[in-house]
Amino acid sequence: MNKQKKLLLIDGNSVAFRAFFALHQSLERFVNHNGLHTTAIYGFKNMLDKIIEEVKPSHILVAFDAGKRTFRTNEFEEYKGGRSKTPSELSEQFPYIKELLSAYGISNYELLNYEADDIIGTLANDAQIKGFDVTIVTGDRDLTQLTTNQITVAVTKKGVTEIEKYTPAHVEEKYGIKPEQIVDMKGLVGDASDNYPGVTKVGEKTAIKLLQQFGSIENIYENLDEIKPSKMKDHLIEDQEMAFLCKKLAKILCDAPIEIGIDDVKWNGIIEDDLRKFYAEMDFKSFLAKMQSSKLNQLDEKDKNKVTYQVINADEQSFKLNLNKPLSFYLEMSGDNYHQAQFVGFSLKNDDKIFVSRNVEFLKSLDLKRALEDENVKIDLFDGKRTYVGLRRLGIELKGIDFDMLLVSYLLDSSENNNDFGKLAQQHDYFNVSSDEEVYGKGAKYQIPEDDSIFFNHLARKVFAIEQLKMQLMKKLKENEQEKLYFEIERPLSLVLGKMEATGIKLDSQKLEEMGSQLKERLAELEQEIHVEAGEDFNINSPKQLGVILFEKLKLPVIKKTKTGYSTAVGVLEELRGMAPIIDNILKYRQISKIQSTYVEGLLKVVFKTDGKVHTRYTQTLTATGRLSSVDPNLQNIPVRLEEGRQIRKAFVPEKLNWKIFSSDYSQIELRVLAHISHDKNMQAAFKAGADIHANTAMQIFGLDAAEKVTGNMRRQAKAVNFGIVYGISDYGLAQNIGITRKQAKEFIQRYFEVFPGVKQYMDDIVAKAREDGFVETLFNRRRYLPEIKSKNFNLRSFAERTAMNTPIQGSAADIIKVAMINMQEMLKNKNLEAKMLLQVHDELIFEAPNKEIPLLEKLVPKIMDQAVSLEVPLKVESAYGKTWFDAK
DNA sequence: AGGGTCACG
DNA sequence: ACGTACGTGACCCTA
Repeated sequence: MNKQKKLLLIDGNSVAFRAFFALHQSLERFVNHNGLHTTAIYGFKNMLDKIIEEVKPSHILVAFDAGKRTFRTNEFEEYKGGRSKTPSELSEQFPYIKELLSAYGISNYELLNYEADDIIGTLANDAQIKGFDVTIVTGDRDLTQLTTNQITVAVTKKGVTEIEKYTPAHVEEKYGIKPEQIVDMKGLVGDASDNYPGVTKVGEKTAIKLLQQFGSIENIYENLDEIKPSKMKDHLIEDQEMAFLCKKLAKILCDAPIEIGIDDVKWNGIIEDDLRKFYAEMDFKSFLAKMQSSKLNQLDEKDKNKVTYQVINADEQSFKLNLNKPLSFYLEMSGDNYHQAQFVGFSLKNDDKIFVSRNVEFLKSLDLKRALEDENVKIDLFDGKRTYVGLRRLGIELKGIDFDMLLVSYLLDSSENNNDFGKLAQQHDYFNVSSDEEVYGKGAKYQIPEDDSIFFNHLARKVFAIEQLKMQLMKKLKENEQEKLYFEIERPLSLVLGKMEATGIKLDSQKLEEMGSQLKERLAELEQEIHVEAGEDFNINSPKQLGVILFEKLKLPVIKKTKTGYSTAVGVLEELRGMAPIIDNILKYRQISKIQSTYVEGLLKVVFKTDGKVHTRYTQTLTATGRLSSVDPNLQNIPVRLEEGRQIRKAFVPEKLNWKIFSSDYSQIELRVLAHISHDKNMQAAFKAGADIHANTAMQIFGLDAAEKVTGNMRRQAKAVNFGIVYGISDYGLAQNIGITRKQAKEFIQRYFEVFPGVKQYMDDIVAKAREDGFVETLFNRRRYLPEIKSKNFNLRSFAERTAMNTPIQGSAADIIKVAMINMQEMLKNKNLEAKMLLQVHDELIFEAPNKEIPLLEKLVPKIMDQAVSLEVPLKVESAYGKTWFDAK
C-alpha cells in the first residue's frame, strides 16, 4: 500500500486548552473514578478522531510547550506575562493526554526554550521541502502565518471538533494580507493575549492599510517619507524599536534546533490494547463499547458508512412495502412549528430499502397511508408527536408507533435533551448522520437544500439511524426498567398531546384587542407620570436606564446588585416603596406592560387566521423532571394570581356556542406525593383526615393544640415551609422567602423535621441514594442523573442535593397527571363525548364541552384524575367551569 | 446571544 | 466560609 506523504502537526497545549474550556460547564460530569477531570482528554480525543479521519495522515506529531521561559521571554521579559495560572483541573490532565497519544501510536515532543509553534514551524518547513502535504491543528490563529500551498492550518472553532481551514487564499480573504505578512501585522498591532504592545494606537484596520501599501514593517520604515505627517506617523516613529521586536516575537521559527525528524513521526495506527486500557482508566465507557462493536463490524464497516436510497417516482409502482419487516419513517418539515410548517420531504426504510421523496402527496396515495394508519403496522420514527400532527394535516392518522427515538432517548437521560436528530444520534455514539443545523443552517440562514443528493442523503441517513439505534436504546430502556414508563405513559401520551395541540383553544381576539387599547392608554398615563417624577424622559423598560434614574438621580438606596448593575426587580422596588411615589408607578407600569406585551400582543400574534385558535406545542422531551413545557404560545403561564392579569383568561373561550370551559386541578399533589414516598405517618394522617394541610403544618410546627389557634400569618409561614420542603429546603431560601431571619428559618426547619420525621428520613435517604447510584427516580422510574452530587464545589453539590430531593416529588406528580390524561382521552372516546381536553398546566386539566356534558365531566374527570394511581394518601381534585377560562374558577 | 425581569405550577 | 429555594418560556434591552 503506497500511502501519500501527509504530515499532521498538532499544537498540543492550544488544543488541550480549547477542549478544556469548550467542556467547562460539564467539568464536574467528566470525572473518572479517581477524581481526575477528563474534559480536555475527552475533547482532545474527539478532535484527533475527526482530523485523522479527514486528513488520513501518514505521519503525526503533537508538539507541546516545554515551560514558561523561552527565547522570547529573554528578548522581552513581559512576553505572555499577566496570564492567569492554568487551572489545576486542566494541568492534571496533561500527563494523560500524553498517555492517550501514546496509545494512539502518536509521538509527542517538546523542546526547552521553545514553544510548540516553533517545533511545528520547523518540522512543517522540513516536510514541505520533502514533498509532504502538511496540516497543522491549533486553536491559535497566529499559526496561519505558516500557510503555503502545501501547508494548511486548521484552527479549532467553538469546541475542538469544528475547524476552520486556512490556505493562503483563505488567509488573504479573511485578513486582507498574505500569510507571511501576519508577523508584520502582529508587529504593528501587538497581541493582547501574548502581552506585547506593537505600535501605539495602531489597530488591525490601520495595519492592513499600511501593509497593503508597503508590504512589510521594514518597508514601512524605509519609506516613512511617503506617510503624511499625522499622530499615527508620530507613533510609528516613536515605537519603531517595539515594532521590530514584536515582529520578531510573532515570527514562528522554522529552524529551531529540534532533535527529531520527519522519519521519527511516522504513524502506524492505534495500539488497540493500550487504548482499551486507557479508556477503562478514564471511564470512557462509550468509547470502549464503540471499540468493541467496531471490531465486530470491521468487515462491513465500509458499507455501513454508505447509505443508498431510491427516489420515489410518480409513475413508478415498483414501490411495495413488506409489512412483515420493520418500517422506519421520517417526515421532514421546514421549521419548528409543525402546526403550520411546510412539508419538504420524507424518507422511509423497509425491507433493506430506503425510499425518499420531496413530495408528501405520495404519502396519501401509496400503500403508505394504509400502513401508517394500521395499528398493527409498527412504525419506528423520531418524534412521534411531531409526525402525528404533521400527518394529520395531510389527512393521515398515524397509529402504530413502536420506537420513538426522541422519546426513548429522553427517558434514558432527561438532562441530555437535545431535540436535534443528528446531535442526539451522536450522544449515542452514532456518527453517521449530520445534525440538522449542519445541513439546513440556522436562524436566518435556515434553508432546505435544493441539491437533491444532499437533502435525500440526510433524510435517508435519518431513517437508517433510527433502525440502527433502535435495539441499543430499547435494551437500555429495559435495563433501566423504564419499559412501562415508555409503553404505557410517554408513548401513548405523545398522541394525546398531539390531539390536544391540533385541537387548539379558541381565542376571543376582539376581547383581547379591547383590553389592549385600554392597557395602552393606562401605560401612556403611567409613563407620563413616571417621566414627570423622574424629571426626564427615559425608557422604563430598560433596567439600566431605570437604575440610573432611581439610584443615581433620585439617590434611592441600593438594595441589591446584579452582574451588570443595579437590580430593579420587584423585591427591590417593594422595599423602596413609600420612599418615592415613582416606585408605585413603576411597579404598576411593569405589571401592565407585561400583560400588554406578553399576553395581549403576544397572544394575538400567534392566533391562527384559519380557525381563530392558538395551537401551543407541548415539549415532551425537555424538562429534567418529566414535566411538560408549552411553547409558541406558552399556555402554562397565563396570569391568574393578580386580578388585572387574570382578565386575560376571559379571552380563552369554547369553540362553540353553548359550550363551556371546564377545569379540574389536583389539590396539593406534590405534598401528597411527598407524604406517599416518605411514608411519614403524621403527614399522611393529615391528608387522610382531609385537613387544611398548611394550617395543619402550622399547628404542628408552632406547637398548637387546636386548628382555631392558627393565625393567618402562621398559616402563611407554614405554607412557605411546605413549599420549601418540596424544593429541597435551605434556611437561607426560606428566610428570604418569608422575610424572617436565617436563624428563625433554621428553627422552623428543625421543628418541621421533628414533627415529620419520615420526611427528614426521606430527604437524607434520597441524597445518599443519589450519591450512590448517580441518579434519582420517580414513581414510574423516570430518571434524572445528578453527577454533580459528588462535586467538590459546594454550590454545585448543594444544588444537586436539592434537586435529588425535589425531582422525585415534582417528577412523580408529572407522571400521575400524565396517566390521568391518557385515561381521560380514553374515557372521552369510549363514552362518545364531544368534550375535548385542551390544556395541561402541570396539576390542572382544561376542557371544553357542550353544556349538557358538564354534569358528567364533574363526576368523571375528578374520578379519573384521583384514581390515576393509588397512593398511601388520597388524591384530591377540584373542578370548576364557566363560559370562559376566567370563569372556570 | 445573554441577562434581567416576570408570568405560571 | 461557601451562597441558594424546584421546574419552565417570553419579552425587552444591550452588547
